[in-house]
Amino acid sequence: MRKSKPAPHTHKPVGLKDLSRYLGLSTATISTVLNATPAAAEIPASTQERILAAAEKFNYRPNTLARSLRGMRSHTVGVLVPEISEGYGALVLAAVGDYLLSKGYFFFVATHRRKPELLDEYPQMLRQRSVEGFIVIDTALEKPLPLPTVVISGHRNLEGITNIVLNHDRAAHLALEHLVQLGHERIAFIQGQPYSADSETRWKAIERAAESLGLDIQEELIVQLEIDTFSPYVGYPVVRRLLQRTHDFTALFAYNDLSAIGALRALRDSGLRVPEDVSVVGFDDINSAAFQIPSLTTIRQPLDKMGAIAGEILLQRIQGGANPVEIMVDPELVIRESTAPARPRVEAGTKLESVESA
Amino acid sequence: MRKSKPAPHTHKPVGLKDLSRYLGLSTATISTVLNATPAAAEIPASTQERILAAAEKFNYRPNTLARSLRGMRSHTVGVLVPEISEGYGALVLAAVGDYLLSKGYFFFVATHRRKPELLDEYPQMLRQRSVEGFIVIDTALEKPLPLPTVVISGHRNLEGITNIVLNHDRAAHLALEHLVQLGHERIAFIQGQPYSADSETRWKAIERAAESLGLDIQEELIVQLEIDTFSPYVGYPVVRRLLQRTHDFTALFAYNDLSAIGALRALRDSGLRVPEDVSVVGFDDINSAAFQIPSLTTIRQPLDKMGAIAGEILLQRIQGGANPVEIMVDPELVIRESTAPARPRVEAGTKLESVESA
DNA sequence: ATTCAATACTGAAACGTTTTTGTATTGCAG
DNA sequence: CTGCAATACAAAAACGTTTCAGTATTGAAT
Repeated sequence: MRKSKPAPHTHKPVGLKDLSRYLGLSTATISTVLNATPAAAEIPASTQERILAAAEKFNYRPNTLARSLRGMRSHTVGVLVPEISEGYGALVLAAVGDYLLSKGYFFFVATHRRKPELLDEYPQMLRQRSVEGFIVIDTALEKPLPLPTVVISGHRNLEGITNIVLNHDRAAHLALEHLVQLGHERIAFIQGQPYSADSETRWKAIERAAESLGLDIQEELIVQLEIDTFSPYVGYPVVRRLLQRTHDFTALFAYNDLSAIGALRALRDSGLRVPEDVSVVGFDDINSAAFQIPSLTTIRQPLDKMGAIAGEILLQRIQGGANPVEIMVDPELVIRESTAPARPRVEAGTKLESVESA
Repeated sequence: MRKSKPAPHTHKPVGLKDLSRYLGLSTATISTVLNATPAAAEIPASTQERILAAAEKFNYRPNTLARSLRGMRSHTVGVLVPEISEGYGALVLAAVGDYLLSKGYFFFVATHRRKPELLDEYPQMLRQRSVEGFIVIDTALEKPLPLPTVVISGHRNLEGITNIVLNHDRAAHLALEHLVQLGHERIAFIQGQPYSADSETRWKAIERAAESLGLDIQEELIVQLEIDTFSPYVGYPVVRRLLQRTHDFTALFAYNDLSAIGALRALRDSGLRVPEDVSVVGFDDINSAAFQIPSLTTIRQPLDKMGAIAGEILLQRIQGGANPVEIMVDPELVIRESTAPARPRVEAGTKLESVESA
């Protein structure tokens, strides 16, 4: 805590004016040449070289603020996200960020923590900072934002925004078909939190898939996530509660991998083996899914692809390009250890009352 | 419904000039009042109220770019991070971000992917964007940056930067002491990747702790992480290799939770049980550590605290405050299921040659 | 000798603020 | 009635660019 050192070597960046003085040319000329605008065609090559050389020599970097203020592009976008977290959000954010940076864009991240007032405030503040557009992740937007916007996993069709969505019908079908093929008939479900962007859509898709597969969804086998955490704990209490009610199911389809991992633990704590007693299917395929014990069968969302597409569409829109309403990406079933053939029906349907039949 | 609205985002924000025209006052007066500068004392209350009311009415928001350009504070910092990822990095980044946003600062995230050229380039680009300082996470900085900088888990003492570091000596001691108390003597170690900021410091601390506990570190029980991934896979191949060489150890101290989780799987795939055959200790206490099966004993780094402190110190430095060289935070041992008493020595020391002694 | 067009630039406005300095008006003392 | 301080504001510069509208110079054509 002792010594406050004098600021280390903080010389002022060289500006257009410095170059102007050095070269004996106006800032206008230098600017046009460095930006290679059409007008630069009128400047002879020799002068252009002189300018380039000087810019190089003094390591000239245009001040982005001034440039943006003047009305040119700010090359900045705002990313709205509930939290920077593990799992889903982080992976999408990473992909978005990588894409944007690769295209020379920088981004602000604003974490609204699902607070409506922040969700109102941040877009305004970002706009004050001249972002050119928004990418919104896992957030139920109420009204359209005042700039080009791409929403990842949003399902409201708001005017002017582009949605990047998973093909949930296909996802649900893949998962349920897999379970049905393994002989599962009594399947428990963990629904997403009410505020999670995918919850409703995903559930509707599951209902449709179940019907098309001739599968009955039992009311008493449905639980819903409640707490807002990025720990697998999110899935633990709800599955414990489910298990207090009944053991009469042979498979569990979780809302996401996080809750599936919590479920794994809850099942184990109740003395059930996965997959021998209960098969578990997750959703997302986060990095650690493959490394659970047992490793998790799951529906993979191509999160990196979704992030990259979101970035791509946004930049395209910013440049005045097309404005698709929705872009759908395909999920993939990844079969691992947590699913196996259903245990025989007799045993399955009677676990609680069958003590004497053992 | 005659909606001939010209796209919702065509709405130009109202500026000082608009207010000026509306109020019949100069922008100078309005600015001083809205910013409540000392000079505003000379403006009568009635005028001030008029101004405030108008600003409210038109929802005036000062343009941050213009303000920053004029020389005031940009209220922006740059965060340098190898990748936005799961685990360590994400948790620290989240904490940093929350702190900064809570103080009215926005931040750019730049992911340098450990490429030297990006690590050179991004600070410059961020500076062009008038960030007021840098927060650097898990990155070995080569030279000091030209602005106030706080490094989380950096260990070079570069001029002018503040390091936030874990007390690695205490961490190593906690882990090894725990294992020694459980009777472990032959302990394997997974060292961090050469480029990971903590690798070297952590290892030195482990050596010191081992010595102070009278523990011998066996060369042949040391492996080092190599690949750069945020999947637990990072730990898998190295532990498989270790197990090809020898089974002659009863505990494993991993570089981080991610590699510990990979190790769990590797051990299992080699037919070893955790913790009965081998105890495993991780590092970091990421969210999923508690939900592994077996749940992971680990050294918790107070990542949220480290992130918040980093933000706090940086803002303090930006405001010209003290410039501490280093701030140390304390780890914590979290005992879970993956550690247990060592299996008896005889068995342990002779696994390979003892086939006939069985 | 004037006009014209091309060449190679320059001047200045503009972006939206903040801030320093200046000034018109008023009230009041002398 | 003059002078002076206080009051309440305004003018303008500045931040670092970009860009539009000029303009000085040259050479050639009329």
